[in-house]
Amino acid sequence: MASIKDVAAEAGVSVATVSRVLNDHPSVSADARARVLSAVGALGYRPNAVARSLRTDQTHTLGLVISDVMNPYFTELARSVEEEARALGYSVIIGNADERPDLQDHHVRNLLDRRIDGLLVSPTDGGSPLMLDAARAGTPMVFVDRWIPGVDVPVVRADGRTAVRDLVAHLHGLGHRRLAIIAGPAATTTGRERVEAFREALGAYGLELPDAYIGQGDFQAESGRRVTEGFLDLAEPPEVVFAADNLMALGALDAVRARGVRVPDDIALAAFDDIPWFVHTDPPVTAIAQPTGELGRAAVRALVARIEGRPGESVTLPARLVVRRSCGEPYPASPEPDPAQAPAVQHPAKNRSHT
Amino acid sequence: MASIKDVAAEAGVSVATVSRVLNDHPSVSADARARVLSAVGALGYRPNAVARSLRTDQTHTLGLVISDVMNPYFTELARSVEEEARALGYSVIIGNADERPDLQDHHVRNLLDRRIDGLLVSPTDGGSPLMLDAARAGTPMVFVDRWIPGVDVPVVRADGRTAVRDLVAHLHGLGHRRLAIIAGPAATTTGRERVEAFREALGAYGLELPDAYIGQGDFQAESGRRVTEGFLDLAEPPEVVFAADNLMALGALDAVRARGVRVPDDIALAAFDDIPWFVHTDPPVTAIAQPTGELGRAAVRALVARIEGRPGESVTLPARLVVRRSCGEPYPASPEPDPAQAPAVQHPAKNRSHT
DNA sequence: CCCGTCGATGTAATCGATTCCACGAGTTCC
DNA sequence: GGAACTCGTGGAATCGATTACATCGACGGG
Repeated sequence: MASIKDVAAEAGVSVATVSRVLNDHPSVSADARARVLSAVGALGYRPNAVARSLRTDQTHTLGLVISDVMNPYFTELARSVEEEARALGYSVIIGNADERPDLQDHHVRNLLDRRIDGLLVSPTDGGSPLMLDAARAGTPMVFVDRWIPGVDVPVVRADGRTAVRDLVAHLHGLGHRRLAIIAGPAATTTGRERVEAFREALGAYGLELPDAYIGQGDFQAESGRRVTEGFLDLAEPPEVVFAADNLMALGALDAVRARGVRVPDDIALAAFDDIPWFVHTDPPVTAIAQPTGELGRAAVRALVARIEGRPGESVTLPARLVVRRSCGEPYPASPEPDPAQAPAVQHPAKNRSHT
Repeated sequence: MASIKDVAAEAGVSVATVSRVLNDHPSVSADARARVLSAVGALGYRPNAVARSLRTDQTHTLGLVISDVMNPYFTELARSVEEEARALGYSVIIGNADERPDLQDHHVRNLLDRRIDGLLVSPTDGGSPLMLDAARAGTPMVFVDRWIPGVDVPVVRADGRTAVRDLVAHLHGLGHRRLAIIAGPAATTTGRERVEAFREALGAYGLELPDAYIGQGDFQAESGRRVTEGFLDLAEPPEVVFAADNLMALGALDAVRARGVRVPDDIALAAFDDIPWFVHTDPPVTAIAQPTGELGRAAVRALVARIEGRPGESVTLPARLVVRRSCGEPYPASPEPDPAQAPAVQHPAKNRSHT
């Protein structure tokens, strides 16, 4: 592969001049510039990003460590992150932690070794020493979706508290009194917060959240299935199951279908995170939608600000309830409900760029 | 951040010795090794991968350019690619082309600039000059899922021909005679092949595939919706719509739902690519399942073989039909059909590692 | 006419690693 | 006892870029 020396030789100038042309430094003669450009074209030369990074100590690359690529929520997040980063002149390297702290560490270490300019993390646990050290050592970092308390790093996330209250109001209005939740790992903020918000919202209606109605999941489908089976085996099964993410909701659907239980007649189902498929499941699933694209973009902006020496602030955006049929609401006869009716939006797909 | 010089100073040896310890070169005394290791620990030193890559001309990194991250099929592919690559000591950088040739080029260029060791591509088009040049210039490359004819690059893909024949047999057996397809872009091999396989299978039953029943899609949801609306507007609408990928099937579902048309009573639906959600849609969707994980792993093995100077062969694996309810088959009364019955598998989710 | 300034260019140091080569000390073998 | 080897080590070149500094010619002002 041609190097800058080959270009210099071909153009009959020094490597310094070639470099100046490439970085369009002002003091190059029109003649030299033309000769360099034509040599570049003739050789099909492309600057070696590795060498450039070594010299300038900048990779123009962001690392993104997400909890699970197979989760459509994170997939959409990754997409918006890459889009915004590209617009700002950065590339993104994605590391998939698969909800495993050891894998998360592997990717953080790998990204740090590659000297990425900044790190975007959605931590799977309370924070490995590695990540905390990196943050302390001054690696520009931003948490997205989940975060680690007590670390001085901006956080970009959605606040689901209000939406969870709306959900509980909706469920209570439908006459449900025994509500259960499939929680995420206690080591994650979202794992804890969603349970807390749920408990708090129940409290407002004088309802309890007994331990038997808190199933411990891990944000993956299999755990949703397992926990739901446990709920169905109880002497007094819950009337509603609220899954703290969309994959556990998928697992819950697997479980109820395997048992021949009907939704919402026998049991109601709701989920945190809205995805396009929820419109077409049987029945369509009531869910809490996060402004995923906005979160990704805001996170990148905050991170790039940090990298470039500007402040870089935390951002919290509201999530909102999307009511469908899985909790038993009398559904409008027309295929499309009144779009003006709040807080309900029928087709999240319509907000997505490919749709 | 500490460099190899700092470690050398701390340990009282030369940088050469430090490097030898790090790459466990045999000729280092036990004493020197111990001193270096403790210096490494004390300083929290990690070798700079950028500098190392510059010197060794190896990045231990694979580039993966996929057509669309939001497509669960590619998401699963990416996951298995990363897994296998990690097992073989490589990292993966993913570029999402979003079915856009210009974006694909952007990522290929970016990856080449970063001097990745090899490239895994699922081309969105007939092949940009950039990619063809890279292949000719000797960049180790492997095509996965889709490929470009006439280029000397191994191809790892699934053959859907048999499964499509099974599908048409199934549809014909149910009495359907007017079958339509939502095709992918003609610039892609999968876009063309699936139409051809479908036409051929129809031919075996003496059925035609008229132009009006070939809708031009682009593998994204919105095109599936648009094409399906076109089909429904025909004087003689098809009895079956076969979507060439899962996102267009989602779009088709959107369209039929918006019209209040029932599946499978008014129109049947089938899709290429099976995903976990198809089990829970209303109705469950009959689909052709690819051995996605196997494809990803085989592609990585072929690419790494090429990188390391070994042959690296093309691989073709069979896809298979998974019958569900969306085409109108009388569904067994029990929630689970007999698993021995071929060619049908009910829960693709069970084959996925997180389930 | 001479000197200071400016624009264009080249030389060489540098980034952080790897690795070839040379060197000194200790062994082995004749 | 000395030649030939081995082993552990350090010095220095190298990868491909960027950039501070030096140089040189042209030009304008006094």
